[in-house]
Amino acid sequence: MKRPSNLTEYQQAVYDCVSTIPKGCVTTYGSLAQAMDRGSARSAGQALRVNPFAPRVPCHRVVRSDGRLGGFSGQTEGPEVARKRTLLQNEGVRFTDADHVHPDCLWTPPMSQPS
DNA sequence: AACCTGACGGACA
DNA sequence: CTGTCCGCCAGGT
Repeated sequence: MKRPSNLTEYQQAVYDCVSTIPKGCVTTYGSLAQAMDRGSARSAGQALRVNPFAPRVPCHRVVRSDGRLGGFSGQTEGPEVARKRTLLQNEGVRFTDADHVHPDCLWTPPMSQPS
């Protein structure tokens, strides 16, 4: 199995940061970018969209700032997104309704230190 | 190098 | 509350 090694520095940074999200918590695309002090919500999403380490890197723990789920496995709607919701629920993430995560489950990754 | 495309976000009507 | 607009920035053509 050829594991993709043609990753950009940015993608590595994103996957690395996402890997630190605790189980049962979620963070947002924007918070991710802020913590890394790199890119933007959009570019972070772009990196996750093509995430080759699908379940290993918990990209399902990254949601929109408005509490809605965002995409999963390349899709922004449909069964894949439904699966994202299921995964989160299994980890203990609670929802206010069908597609809004409970604000209490939000978690902010630590900021990278300004040297 | 120019142009286009988003798993986004915040402002505003 | 919803929908629209525009800025954002990495990647692929």
